[in-house]
Amino acid sequence: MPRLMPEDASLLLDHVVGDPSVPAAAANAALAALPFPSRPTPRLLRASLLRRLAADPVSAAALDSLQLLASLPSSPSPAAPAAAAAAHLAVAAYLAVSAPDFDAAAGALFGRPGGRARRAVEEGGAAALASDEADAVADQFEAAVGNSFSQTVLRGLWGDRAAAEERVRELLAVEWAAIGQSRLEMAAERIVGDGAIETWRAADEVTRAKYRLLAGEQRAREIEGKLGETIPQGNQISTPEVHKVMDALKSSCANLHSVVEDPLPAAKAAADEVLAARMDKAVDLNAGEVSNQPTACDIAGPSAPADNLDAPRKGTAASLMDWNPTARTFQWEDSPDPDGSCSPIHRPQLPSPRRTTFSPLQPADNKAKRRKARKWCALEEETLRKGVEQYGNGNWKDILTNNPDVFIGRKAMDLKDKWRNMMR
DNA sequence: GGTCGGGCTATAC
DNA sequence: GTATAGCCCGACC
Repeated sequence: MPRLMPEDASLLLDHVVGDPSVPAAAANAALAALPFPSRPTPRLLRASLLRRLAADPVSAAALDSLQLLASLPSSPSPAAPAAAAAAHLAVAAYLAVSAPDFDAAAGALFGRPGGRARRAVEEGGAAALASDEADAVADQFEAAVGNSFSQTVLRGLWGDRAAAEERVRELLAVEWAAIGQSRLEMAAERIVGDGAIETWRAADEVTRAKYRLLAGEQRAREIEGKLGETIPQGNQISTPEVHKVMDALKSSCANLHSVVEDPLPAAKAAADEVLAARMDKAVDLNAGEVSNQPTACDIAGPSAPADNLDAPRKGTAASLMDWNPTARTFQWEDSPDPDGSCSPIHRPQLPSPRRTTFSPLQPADNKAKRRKARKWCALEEETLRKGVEQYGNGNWKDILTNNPDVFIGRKAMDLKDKWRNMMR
């Protein structure tokens, strides 16, 4: 039996781990059985992190996974950055408020300059995780150190573990939906899918024989039939000698088919058997032993039971090369991006034009004086409500000065305006 | 100085 | 284009 080459293992892992319908136990078995590539595809890295998150959605390790995920080439889904930012914020905040020592945890996560979560959401961190809300929340946690009132409010806002887990599940759903085809699926599409005619036309006889094995005889005949139809009439040579040779070839092929069994079904069955045996073996082992199998980049992490995978599922168990008629078509590339950084939606970012006011009555620097609008976060709204209850409507200065840790960068009139909006 | 009401601006839909 | 939230300005106490 030919030895499995590292590139083949990479293709298999890219396909199996990145397929959300493959149960966690099977994916972990594959990760344990096959060498993890030294230069994994971005899809494999992303899938590994998603599986790790699904198994352990709210923890310090999950925070690591979320930050690593944000450092990968961006997901094709436009909803992914917001989902990632929300999940990251929810997990970091929950870890801080649920820690036995709030001050130590909040400092380690949100303190300046080295807080783990703060570094990730600040400029220079992960762009996908940065937002005004993240900045504001980081400031609030930092300011809440030593302030029991703020800590109580923050616990009320961020202390729901189920809510944090829900944010992670939402991110998982968005990411899995956009993970795209594996390299094997793309290759399969090229050989038996939409691009098959061109691929087969360009192939020599030896290569076509390999394609025939992969596609199966029936599909191969369909493709070759279409290929024959597309050959320009002017290129056909029609002489008695050519007809004689073609008849001989057809006869030879028919004889071959009658005596040689198509090897693909048997090979596929054997492969399934081997995979099933491996899975059984892995599942029989102590779950922790399997899940803690280290990988080359230590990314596979703890496994989850098969029913713990929070990912969209297909109706039936997927075979490695099951053909998916609804799959999308990708432009084939023979070699992967050397740095693994290519993104399907990477486009140059151009600054959007903004309106500029020019008026002789209004000095240009007036624009700079206007503060940038910053959305009110839940903590500010909640504190404002409590402040109005405590100090009374209209006493904005009192409310502001008694909650400097919460109303960072706000003025008394901002509180008034916000209350006016909240009462509408 | 603090608060109020009206108006302006940026942004989301 | 419209609705809304956030910010600013001038008047008033």
